[in-house]
Amino acid sequence: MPELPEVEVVRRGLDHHVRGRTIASAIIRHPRAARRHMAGPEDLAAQMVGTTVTGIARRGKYMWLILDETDALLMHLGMSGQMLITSPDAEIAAHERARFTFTDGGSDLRFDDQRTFGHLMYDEGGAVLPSPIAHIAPDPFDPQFDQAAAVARIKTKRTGIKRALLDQTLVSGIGNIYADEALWAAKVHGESTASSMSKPRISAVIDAAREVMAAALAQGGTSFDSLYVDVAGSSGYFARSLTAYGLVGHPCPRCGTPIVREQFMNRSSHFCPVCQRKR
DNA sequence: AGACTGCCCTGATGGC
DNA sequence: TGCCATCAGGGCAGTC
Repeated sequence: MPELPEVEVVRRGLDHHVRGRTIASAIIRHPRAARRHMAGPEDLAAQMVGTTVTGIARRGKYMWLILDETDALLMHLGMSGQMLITSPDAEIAAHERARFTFTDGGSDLRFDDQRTFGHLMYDEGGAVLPSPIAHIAPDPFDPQFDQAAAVARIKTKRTGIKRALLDQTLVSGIGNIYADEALWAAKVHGESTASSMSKPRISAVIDAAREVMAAALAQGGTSFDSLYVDVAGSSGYFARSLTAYGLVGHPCPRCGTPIVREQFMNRSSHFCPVCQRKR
């Protein structure tokens, strides 16, 4: 379940292994991987060949290869997507969806994705900000992030604060794990109505999200299983630092009350029923 | 218009 | 052992 910290770990790995290299071939092995590229998988592949990766950027959970300083290969990992640096001799993996080779004959870049929620698309002229994600808000680590503006927008929402945190058009990068962790840290119930919260309190929730994601990034991200890994296939260590997410029945680290889980938006919310009261 | 639901997908897991 | 239901959930289309 890659969220901002996990995507940033991958972005850094790509920056290290792929920047400066020229693409020799692009193979899309599963049409679903290019489902949002309207011109089709063959077009996506054709556009890539011969371009040089001049940078790797990220906004929220999206990242993109900057090609020839002009265009973009936009990537979203979905739930189980992985960008892997592998040997050109490696066999086609069970869930391999795309593979890129380079003119230097060195390592390949592979996109594996078990659950196929991830996808790739090519955006001409999208180097600075690909047009398909123009509606995605800056994330809390973006120099363009305006926290006061984000707080003001969230405060207009007559919905639960957790739902607002997960709305990528308000603030991006936060998914179910870090939403639960941030709400726990800020002692806020996820179903508190955003519009009824004070601006300082909403701001404190965003601060908590930024802090927990920074801590996760420092640990290489959160891995529960082999579905989230860095470009070398290694897991992150933040799972052992989680305080609420996935810890039903475990004592709240603050007050000892068992963490509970409730259904929310066809998924789960984990929180301390004592520290995080609905207001 | 804003809030919310359903759908896409596969593999691990648990109950019977 | 095997079969079925459930769960994981990001983002967007569609509904109310």
